[in-house]
Amino acid sequence: MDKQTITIYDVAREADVSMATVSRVVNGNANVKPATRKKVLDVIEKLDYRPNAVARGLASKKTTTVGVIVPDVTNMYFASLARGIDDVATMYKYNIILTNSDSNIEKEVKVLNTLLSKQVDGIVFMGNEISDKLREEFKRTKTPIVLAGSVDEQNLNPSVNIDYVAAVQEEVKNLIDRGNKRVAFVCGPLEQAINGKFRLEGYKRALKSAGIPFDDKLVFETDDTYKTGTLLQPALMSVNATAAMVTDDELAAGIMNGMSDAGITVPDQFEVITSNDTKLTEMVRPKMSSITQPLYDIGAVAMRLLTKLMNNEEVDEKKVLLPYGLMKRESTK
Amino acid sequence: MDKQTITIYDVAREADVSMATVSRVVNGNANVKPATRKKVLDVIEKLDYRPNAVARGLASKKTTTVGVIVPDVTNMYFASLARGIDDVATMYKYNIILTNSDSNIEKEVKVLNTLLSKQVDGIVFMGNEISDKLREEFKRTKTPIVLAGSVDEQNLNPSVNIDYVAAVQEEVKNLIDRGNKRVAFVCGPLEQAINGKFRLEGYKRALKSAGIPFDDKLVFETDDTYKTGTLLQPALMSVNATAAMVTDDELAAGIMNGMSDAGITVPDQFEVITSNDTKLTEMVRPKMSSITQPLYDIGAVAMRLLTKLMNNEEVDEKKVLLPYGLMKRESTK
DNA sequence: GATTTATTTGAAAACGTTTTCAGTTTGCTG
DNA sequence: CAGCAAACTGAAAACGTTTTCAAATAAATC
Repeated sequence: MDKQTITIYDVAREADVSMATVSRVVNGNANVKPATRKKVLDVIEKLDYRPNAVARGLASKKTTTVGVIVPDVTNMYFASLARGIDDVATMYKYNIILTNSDSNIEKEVKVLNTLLSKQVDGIVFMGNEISDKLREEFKRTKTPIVLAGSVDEQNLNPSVNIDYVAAVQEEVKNLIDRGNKRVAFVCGPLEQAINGKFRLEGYKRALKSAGIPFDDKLVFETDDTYKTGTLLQPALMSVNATAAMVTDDELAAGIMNGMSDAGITVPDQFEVITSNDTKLTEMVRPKMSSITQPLYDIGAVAMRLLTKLMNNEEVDEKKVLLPYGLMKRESTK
Repeated sequence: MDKQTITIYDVAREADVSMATVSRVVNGNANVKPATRKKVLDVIEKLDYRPNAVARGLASKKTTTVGVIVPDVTNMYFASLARGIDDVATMYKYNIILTNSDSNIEKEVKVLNTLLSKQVDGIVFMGNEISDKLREEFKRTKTPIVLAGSVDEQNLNPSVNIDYVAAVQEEVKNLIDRGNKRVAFVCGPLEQAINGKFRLEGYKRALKSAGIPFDDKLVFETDDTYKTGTLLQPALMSVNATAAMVTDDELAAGIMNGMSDAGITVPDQFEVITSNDTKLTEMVRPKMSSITQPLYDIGAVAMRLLTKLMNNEEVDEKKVLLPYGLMKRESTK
């Protein structure tokens, strides 16, 4: 009836050695005579013994599991990061517990705590904003936490990102250089540091060095959704914008489609640049020009960094900035 | 230096009760005098005690964790299912360990085994095909496994899907009724039962009841990628197809864009129907007509089913078929 | 071949819970 | 207020590993 599991003890008995020895061979410990090793291995094979990772976790205080907190896997941007994370996690023999937070502050805190109670060895956090409450929790725990594609103004945790300020600044400069006097900045919630502190800053700097005064009528704070994008055309027109720097690909796709549907041609009458270079940029017509980010790599590097932290290795650089690029496609002139 | 963790024993001592009692209040067991409960709760609060889920798992043989095997989270279709799974998992206090298999047979088997060694309480599997090896592993374990959006010809595991045969048949019938004499069937690998056994069957049935002979020149077996889709236009034209039933949204988007780029207008000169109704269908121009599947719900229902199985509850229907729909958008006449 | 040193091994104590079973209280009943 | 059932509580044994420490064995040295 019952699970009828083979334990390390069964193997020990059958192989006529102690549990300790079995444990050693299972863990590849060198201090075991080759003959003994073979004997044990044979029994393991014969009995089809599989170590119980939970017991192992309790005894060793390591679960080889890391927690991954993500706003929504359904979002291409985060899905790509998650994929990078999982791949290098697998490479280092970790599994990931994936949780969606919907960027909800309470949920984030709650989920963090259940991950900790599950004794994960580390956590990679993705989120648009780190609430004070969450930051407190981060501080409280000894479990290493790294941020992937997410910034914290207070810079307390290791993180991997691109230089959002520089990327946006460069793109907006290009837009201006091409003759756009009124470039809109369409972004997600400004209370999120990545938008309110970094990208907006890049936008302002580009304006400044072009000698164009900042006009807050040109900044559109949205909820980052496709739908919202489709509805933005009238507002954009009413402020005489001729181009938009957009912080999310779905949002940008919405804007473009909204424009097209209203008879405005992109890029001739309106230029659009987006920020995440997800594959959506290629699927939409015209294809969207974008800041390119090494999405997969951001996840992968974050996870790699985490493995070092979990291993108590020295890390030279806790703030890693991966290179970004500018991909000209068809939504810009 | 060390983690300095508060254990149940610390709470017991401080509250002057036994571990058993603390355990009871933590687990909401009714047999505790209210006064005692309060006393313990206060100490828990004061000491900030957090139960160790690993120890709990070992003692209770339940981990409140389920494994989720998915070909690739980066694929919208699966990401949506995964989201549904996670949401109802959370609802029932489970966490999910998410692993990407790339539909690789060895990887699937390997990952299944590591999930089992981690003592997950259940597994939801998504995959295009169930290899014999994998099926054997499925049979070996007592851990409940349900398939989400995935069919197994041998029908051994509970699953949740839509009626792929009927859906495709219906869509192809519509295409034929609208005057298309040569409807292409563009699909992923035919060795995958979902394509080779189900969708293709629907296609054939539609043909048959319209009295059109099956022509295998009209079936295009692909790898389900956007890129491949963009390259298909010449082949499609060369067999005089005037419409295509496509089994994947990204693939379909590729086909449409390939057509447009070649100057063929959709839907006037070529109609396209796709199968998964991911949000991509709305973002592309023209918007794609699609079979609609309750993606999120497929995941959600699968997870709900799994909770019942894990709980040893009776389940009336092990093969659940959720309703599909047909969404007419702009890629069909 | 007696020592010394290195290599292998095993016994038993963790790890932090849940759970069983017996014992203790408490509350009722008449 | 005896007697009995019901409600509550605690001791201790799991759960299946890892790890420490000492003991046993083998190898090396002179």
